[in-house]
Amino acid sequence: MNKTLRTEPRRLKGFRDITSADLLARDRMIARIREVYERYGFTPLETPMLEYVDALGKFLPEADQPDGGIFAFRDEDEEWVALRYDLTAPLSRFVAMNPELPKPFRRYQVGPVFRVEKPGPGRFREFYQFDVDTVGTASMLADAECCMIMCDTLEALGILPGDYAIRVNNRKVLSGVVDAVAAHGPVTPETGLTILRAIDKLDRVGVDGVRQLLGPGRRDESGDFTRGAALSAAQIDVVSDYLNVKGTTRVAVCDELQRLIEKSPTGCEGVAELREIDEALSNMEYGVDRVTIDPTVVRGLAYYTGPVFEGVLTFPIVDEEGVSRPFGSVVGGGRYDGLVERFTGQKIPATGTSIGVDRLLAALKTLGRIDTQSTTASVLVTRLDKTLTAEYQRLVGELRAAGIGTELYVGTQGIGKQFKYASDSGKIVAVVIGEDERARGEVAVKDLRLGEELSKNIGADRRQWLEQQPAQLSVARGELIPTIKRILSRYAIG
RNA sequence: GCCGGCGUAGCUCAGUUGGCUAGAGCGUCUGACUGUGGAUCAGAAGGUCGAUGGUUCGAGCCCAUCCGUCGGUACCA
Repeated sequence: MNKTLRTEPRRLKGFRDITSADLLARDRMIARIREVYERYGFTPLETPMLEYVDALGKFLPEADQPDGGIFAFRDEDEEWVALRYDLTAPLSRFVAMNPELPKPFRRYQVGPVFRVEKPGPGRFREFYQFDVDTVGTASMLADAECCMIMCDTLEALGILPGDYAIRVNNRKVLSGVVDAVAAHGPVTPETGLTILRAIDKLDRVGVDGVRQLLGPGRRDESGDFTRGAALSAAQIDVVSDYLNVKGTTRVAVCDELQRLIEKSPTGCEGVAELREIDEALSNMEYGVDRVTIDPTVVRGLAYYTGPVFEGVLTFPIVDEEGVSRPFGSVVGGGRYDGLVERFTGQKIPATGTSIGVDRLLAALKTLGRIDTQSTTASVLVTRLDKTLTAEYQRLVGELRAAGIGTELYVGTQGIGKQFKYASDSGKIVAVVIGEDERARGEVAVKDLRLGEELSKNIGADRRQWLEQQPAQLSVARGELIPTIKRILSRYAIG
């Protein structure tokens, strides 16, 4: 084909091809998470990947076009549609369309979501979320369960208490802080947002950075300048005091918060909610080693109305290049009492939480907590003598019937290439029958991993090596299945 | 979006102050070896030096723009 006519294979920025090892590992992880969710009584739901932009709440009527940050286009009726950017907005739409659902409605959902964002390490434009939500109750018990289910999930994945932390805060408490700041001088809604943004950046820019962001602004090491909230010194001190709130128990933290924002009715409401969550957690003995109240948690700025929570991994994680990097939050969520109301006009409170599947998976991989086997079959039946194909097929059938994942070599190359293929495609065992074996009623079985290991000192005399084949044994035809099972169990497979 | 680093073979990189047909290792493929992947040896394929324009007798090297990538920062439902 003419070179200029060829199509260059390209892939969209921020999108990935995910190959078998990662996909199999992800499926296993999702299965474990699902088990936990179902144990709490959540049931599955699937909604479309495409939604009308107004249903996602991202249509800008003034501009007559969608908000940035989402993949949107016009359909054949000139309506704006978009790929979902989370699973919460579609859930709200679903609940609004199905008012007869028994409440509280508890569902889980897993699938890809899409955002137009700058891709980074572990950050993509298409990624998996695994959500669990309770719709139709204002009880803090539902929020407390969100925290507990996150603990149970992370622990089911092999992450122990102490290696993770669930941190809880409340948007009403944050409003209370803004109220307290406003007591020392006027605060516009815009400034209120800037204050929350500054608080959110505490772990990245430190206390001094936050103070700069609250005051004149901050210039970072790249020379970029971020405009500040231009608060007075007295106002900045209010936020500083808030950020310094600490306590050895959740109750102690609530007490301190209470003191700081006692003049704000909204703030007090928030603290009271946190106390309820604490009580529910304590009843089930989820201590501060698992769930803490952390006044610095903000979680975005949009639809959350009450408790917000996030889960972080607290141990150091070393990536492939040997660089230790902190592993941001892997789960997050909160209460969104206004989302369904947007459709129906009725207040339907809701709360839920979301797992960043890909990030968590990356963490489990570096931890070695997830099996990264890339093949579904452990055995390759080779075709040494193509005229014996019918026999090979029968053999394959027997192995599969015995529950052993087995692939028949369907290529055309010679036996040498077949061994290489077996090894490269992750098989554990290769099975060979040729004239010799058939005459003796035997089967040759090769342990490919052992062979690989032994070959490290193969020596100069390859002829002798080939004749001996220390990783290979010939067994009676009837012994085939037990022999293979023995080899597989050596590697904890099967 | 803004600021900065980096783009040479599939991968990791060399490439002299701008100067011949752009190199190495690893990997891949082929053969020695049609009943054995991993050893050894021999050989081969693979690059419009990220793209486009410019400076120059001459550009992988200098300049501009764009694209990609990495890092910081902003925004983030």
